[in-house]
Formats: sequence, structure tokens, C-alpha cells
Amino acid sequence: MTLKTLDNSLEVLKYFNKENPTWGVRELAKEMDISHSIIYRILATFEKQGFLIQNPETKKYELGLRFLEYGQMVKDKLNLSDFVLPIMINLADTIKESVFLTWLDGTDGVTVEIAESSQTIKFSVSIGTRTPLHIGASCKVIMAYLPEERKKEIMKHGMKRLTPETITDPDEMLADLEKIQQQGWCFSTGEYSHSVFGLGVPLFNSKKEVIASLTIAGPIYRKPTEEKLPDMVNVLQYGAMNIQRYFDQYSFKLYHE
Amino acid sequence: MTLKTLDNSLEVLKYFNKENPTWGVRELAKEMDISHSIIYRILATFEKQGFLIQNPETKKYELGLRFLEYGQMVKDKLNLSDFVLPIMINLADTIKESVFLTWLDGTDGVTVEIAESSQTIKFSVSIGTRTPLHIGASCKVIMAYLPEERKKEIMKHGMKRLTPETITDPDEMLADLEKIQQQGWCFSTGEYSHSVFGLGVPLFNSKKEVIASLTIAGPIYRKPTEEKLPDMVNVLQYGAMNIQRYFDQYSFKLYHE
DNA sequence: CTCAAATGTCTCTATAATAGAACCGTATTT
DNA sequence: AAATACGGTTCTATTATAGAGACATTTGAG
Repeated sequence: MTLKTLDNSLEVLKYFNKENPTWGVRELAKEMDISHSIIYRILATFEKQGFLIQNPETKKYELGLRFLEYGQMVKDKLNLSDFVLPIMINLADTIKESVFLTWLDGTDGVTVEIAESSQTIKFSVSIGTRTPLHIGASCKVIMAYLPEERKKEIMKHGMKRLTPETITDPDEMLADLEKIQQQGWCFSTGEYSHSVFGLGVPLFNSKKEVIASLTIAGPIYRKPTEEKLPDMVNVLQYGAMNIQRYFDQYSFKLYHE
Repeated sequence: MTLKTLDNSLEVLKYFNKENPTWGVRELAKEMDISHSIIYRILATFEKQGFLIQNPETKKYELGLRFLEYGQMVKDKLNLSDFVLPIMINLADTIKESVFLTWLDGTDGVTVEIAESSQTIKFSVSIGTRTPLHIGASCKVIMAYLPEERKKEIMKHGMKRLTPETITDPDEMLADLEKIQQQGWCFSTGEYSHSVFGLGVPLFNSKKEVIASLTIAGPIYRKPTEEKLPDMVNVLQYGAMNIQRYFDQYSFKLYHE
């Protein structure tokens, strides 16, 4: 029960990403294996509305300023910078690694806030980055607390492999998630990128449904030893507790589905 | 030559703004005077793609996390935080008023970067804010350097009045723009909001076409006296010169039309 | 300099998607 | 308990779209 034209058009938008920020009409048409007439009309309509702009010299299209407006509105709505970000910065200073907040959105986790490590070598990620829920500590710790049927949905949605460490077997994944849920945190190495470790804990809404995660990440050569890991878990859980208190207080009603 | 379905759908998106961040299906249908079936299908399609989310309790729709992604990409593309923002912060510290960068986008100016004043009473605006080009110093100083035919286009597009000070007469506007272009800056009071003054200077691309403006704004009770205005203009123009140098260096090719 | 291939844009019409009224089940209000 | 309002669904006449093809430019190779 969706509009095919709009649905297709939004699909076209997805091709504008960090790797491919600009597209020519025929270039994109070829990539998507769609008639260039169709792509042209879609791009022209987005441009008319300011969602795309066309470079008058190269004639290629790229994202327009309209997104700045909507992006800021979403950011304002989440309202993390006043209370949650300071907690994250504090945490990042204590642990000397980057800390980030990941939001559940459909079958993906979306990075919504970041506190970067002060070290020169650090884990770095853009706000708005989208990652499938089966990859990495920040996402798996969310997935672990989802109802069984949603876990299956997500796995059926496809378990793409990013590195040799990425878990792609459903049974292995379910066992892993079981363990994560029991211990209350997820530690992983090299799943998202081969040189990165991550440690994540879940965050919930007022109905005790998981909606987000708080994660520490850094270069794999600085990963905590087995005896130091419990300390890191403790510090992270303390930060998460403070954020959780804020969520509860302001009845953070944040939806999934 | 545009897709009507997509065009209408993007029009629907525009109703999600700071004042009205959430909409029910029939509520929005009534507001737009369109059948609720149509609105429902549009909203459902946006939701499927993550551009809107539906609160499962209230069933109302609001902006989704997808915009975070696109907003960040546009911000990264502009790449103002490394070089331009420090100049703006420096300027804001010197003058003790807020400084902001406005980008030309069609018939609007869009706020793309801000350095806020350290004073408790200050001019404050969100990134992504859109203002018609005929209103306020930041926008008029851009309009003043546009070709005559585009000035007329913009005025034909409608000169909405925000305050009693807003210029809505085309002839008066043209005379004002003429003066602005000759002096190289625009000082205005109470056009955007009745309690705000603004002082703006233009910024150009490599083809000497105006693409943006740099503006100082503050509460009207702190507006510069006639003898102090030249000093403020100087300081602002010095900051603008530095930014302009950066634009030239990195051949900032930023389109309008 | 010439030719060929590629580009964005536009036109046309069979066809497939949409508009819009009416309807459904549920929740809320009176 | 009746009435109203809501999100969501179904149906079909109508209308917008898909997709091939044409066009004027631009680009790059020979």
C-alpha cells in the first residue's frame, strides 16, 4: 500500500552517499538499470524542490540544502546535546576512546551522537551513519534485546559480511545474542572494520523496549585485556545509567517498527 | 516536466516544520485540503523508507532518522567547520554578537553555519533556517548582487511581510538594493524580527557570482550608533575577506539557479 | 579537424499507477 | 449507547507515468 513513484524516487535518493555524492542522469540510470528518462524526471523534481541541486557546469546532481533543514529538525527533536552529550564526553575523557550513541531504526542502527576520543588515533564515525543490526557491538547489543520475531526478520533481511569476523550464520548469531542479553553488554572486535574493537550496552524506552545503545570504540591494538574489560564495562554501564535516567525522566518515547 | 506524484509528496513533507513537527493523517489532509487517502499513502511511503516515523501510540507521523544521514552529508560537503567556522567564532568574540553564514538557494537564503555571541542576550538561529531573499540584511545583501532578472523573479515570487519594517514594494526594494550594492554591505533593523538588527556583506564564487553572505546580528537595543557602524563594517569585511580567500583557494563552486 | 559516442533534455502514447469516494473496524467522546 | 473521529483499505475511472526514441550539445579519440 505504498506509492510506487514516490518509493522509487526515494530509492534513487539512496544512491547519493558519501562514496558517490554526485551523479549524472545517465550514469545513475545505468547504475540502477532504469531508463534515463525516468531518472531525469525524478532528479529534476527533487531539484525543483531543493532536495538536489545541479552543478550548472558539470550538469551533475548532488544533495541540496533542504536536507540541512530537515536534518537539523531531527537533531533538535532528539535533543541530545544538552544532557546526553556531556555524559558521553565525560565518558570519552575517562576511557580515552570514542563514545557514540546508536539509535534503532528499522533493521539498522543509526549513529545519532558522538564524543570523540582525544587521542590522535581514534575511532571516528559520522552522525547519521547507518549500519545493519547484525554488525558490531553497538548494533548487536540492540538486536539482542529485540523480540525473537524481529531478530528473525532482521536476519532474513540479509546478513551482509563486512569483514571476516562478521557473523553471517543465523544460528551462530542467535547463540551470540543470547549470550549478550545474559551478560548485558557486547564486546566485539573487527566486525565492522577489521581494525576496530567495540563495547556496547543497551538503552530502553519507558516500556522497557530497547531503542538505542551506548558504545565505546577504538583501534584494535588498544583493545582492553580480559582482566581490564570488566572495568571498562563498569564505567560504560555507569554512563549508560545516567543517560537511561534522563530517558526515563523525560519519558523518551522513541519508536521502532 | 516534473513528476506530479513526487512533487506533491515533497510538498507534503514541507508541512513538517518546527512549529508543526507531528501530523496525523486526517489532520494534515484537512490542512492541505487533500483527500486523506492520498496523504495516508504518501506518509506511509515516506515511513517505509525511513524519512518519516509513526508514533505507534498516537499514530501521528514525524521526521525520521534518514534525514540525519542526508543532513550530515550536506554539512560535510560544505565543509565549513575547519576553516570558516573559526573565522566566524573569532569575529563573534571580537564584536560580541552572533555571526552567521547564509547560503543562496533558489529564492531563499539558508543559514548554514553559526557562531553565537557569548552574551546572554543574543541573536540565535538554527542551521537550515530558510528565509525569503527580500527579508533582512543577510538576504538582501545577496539579492543586491544578483542579476536584474533574478531580482524581478524573486520579487514576483511574492514579498511576504514579517514585520512592519519588511520592504514589500518592488520599487522601494530595487532602490534599496542599488544602495546596498554601491556601499558593499547592508544594515537593517527589525525586518526579520522587530527586535533584531543585522549587518551583512556578500561572498562570491570564482565566477564572481554572489553565493552567500556573512552577517552580524544582535538585539536591536545594542545596535551600533551611526559613528560606530563603519568600525563594525570594517571588522566584518575583514572576516569576509578571509572566508572569501578560502572560497577562492578551494574554488568553491557553489551553484544557484 | 572530424567523427563517434556520450551527455542532459524533451516528446509521444500505450499502459500502469494514482486519485478520491466510500467503506471498515476501532477508539474516543458525548 | 449513539455519534464522531481516527488510521487504514478497497474499488475503478481517470490521469500521470514509463520507456523508447529523438535532439542538440559536449567530449574525446583518431
